[in-house]
Amino acid sequence: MSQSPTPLRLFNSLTRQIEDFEPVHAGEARVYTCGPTVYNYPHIGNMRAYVFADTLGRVLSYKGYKLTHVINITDVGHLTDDADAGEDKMEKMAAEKAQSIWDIAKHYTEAYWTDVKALNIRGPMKNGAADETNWSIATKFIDQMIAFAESITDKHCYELESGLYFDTSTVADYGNLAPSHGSQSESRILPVPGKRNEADFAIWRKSSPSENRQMEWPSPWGMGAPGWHLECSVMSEALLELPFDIHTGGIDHREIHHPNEIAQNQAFKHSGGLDCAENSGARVWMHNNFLIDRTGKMSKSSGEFLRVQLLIDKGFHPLAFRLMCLQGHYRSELEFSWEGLQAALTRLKRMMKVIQIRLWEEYQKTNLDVDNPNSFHPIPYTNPSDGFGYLMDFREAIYDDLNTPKCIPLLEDVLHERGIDNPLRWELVATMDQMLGLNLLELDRKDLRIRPKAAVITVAEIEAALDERKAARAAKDFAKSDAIRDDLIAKGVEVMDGDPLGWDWRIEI
RNA sequence: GGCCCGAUGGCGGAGUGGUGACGUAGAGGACUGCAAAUCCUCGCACGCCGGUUCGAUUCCGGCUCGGGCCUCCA
Repeated sequence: MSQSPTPLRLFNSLTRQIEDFEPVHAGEARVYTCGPTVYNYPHIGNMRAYVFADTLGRVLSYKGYKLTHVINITDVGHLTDDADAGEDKMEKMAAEKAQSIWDIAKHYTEAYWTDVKALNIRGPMKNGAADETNWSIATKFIDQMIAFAESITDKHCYELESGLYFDTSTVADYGNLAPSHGSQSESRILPVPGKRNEADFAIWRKSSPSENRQMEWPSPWGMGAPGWHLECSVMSEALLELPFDIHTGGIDHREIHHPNEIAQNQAFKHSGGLDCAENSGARVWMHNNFLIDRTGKMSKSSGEFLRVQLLIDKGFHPLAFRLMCLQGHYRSELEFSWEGLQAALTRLKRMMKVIQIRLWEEYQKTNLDVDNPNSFHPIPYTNPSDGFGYLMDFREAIYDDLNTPKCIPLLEDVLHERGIDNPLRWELVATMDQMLGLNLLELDRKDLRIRPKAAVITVAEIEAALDERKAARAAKDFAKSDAIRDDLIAKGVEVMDGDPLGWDWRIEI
């Protein structure tokens, strides 16, 4: 079968335009995603970035590229304030909690993985296969970081009392990625004495004599820790080779972190004689926009923030949050509200209802393996038939810089369209969901009904009351059955007699 | 202060130089002992002021408001 002629088109922050995706290595896609710094829990705004990167990875896989996807875990502390002389976030948290910094990192790394799983985000991939356990941990790459730094020291770095610094004037077009590039900014932080250029940054931070660090390593520049820009260059180089295909991250990285990473990559490959785009390390740089709260951006360092677990505690299934993310374009700001999350949950429930009732019944009439919905093969090639147009439209939308908000209504059309024969409908749903990652064929309707943590009534109590009410209704004692229902309503439980999904009740959120 | 981005119905959110997706909420109907759930149907919007154009929500300029980056941040 011929491959779909539709190219995958992605917005490249480097060129500021949408480009056809052309892999560096034929048939492969190598992607690096800036992962979390594990000094605190990830909030739902952080998780939007990984939903985006995951969707990108799913589309690349669907398109037939052998995907290698690296997601790093930054367990080396970053600084709390001044980029060169502040407190270390991880060391600070460790001190506050009176725990080992390694315990802190482990705890928050696991919390991150829990959220990743809840949101059906795929883990690392290697050559097209899941590589779940092989997360890239920064502290396991210290030797490579030192070697990388040594290789660029002569031409691009200089040493100060506080550490080894990168001279940003030694690379071409420094800061080219940042839209604010070239602006005469008035820095609000105190400059480090001796820095040659305002934008110069630390490659290696020396531990100060007065400091008692738990995490420090020997280096040619003394005991200390790597600068936080170094790790991404090193891990992407070590695991993907420069240049690789796509580097993703939050839009905030576009101004500082990624320009610095690019500068390092340029320095590292300077002798290679590659052109500018190749020199940046990745051909395509993609940035997701923020999830914003009414009070503004969700900041990890500003104390209280929304976590996936809080959503669950309130009775929202985490995949409702994924759907909420997918309803907006990754390059647009997305407004978070509980009302919006409720809307997404209701939408997801209605999709699941169609899948679990009509599609399932239709499907059982076919001769396929009904006990294993995952035995369906997605539709990888052009195979025009009834309903196929939806997939064509879907592909066109998702290949157009991942226009997921346009894709979801197409998925719903497939669910509701009556003229599609099985097993095509299932295959269409499976194919679309392979890219969207809503886990529609494995999700069970009961999963979506989560008892809020604060509910005043248990499931057993609800079931008992409903049994009693059922008996009263059978005896036409409506006064009694209504009294029971009123009592349940008072406790936040909605009673649904003829629900097609067989949900007799739900707790209002 | 410097630079960047955005402004679409009650809320969220696509898209377009000429009938303004979709979801959710809301309204009406079906169903129900009555509701709820479900199903069907239907309202409701392109910040303000100019300009270009036969025609602008869409292009250009100004304004207002909102957000982001400049310090770790997805």
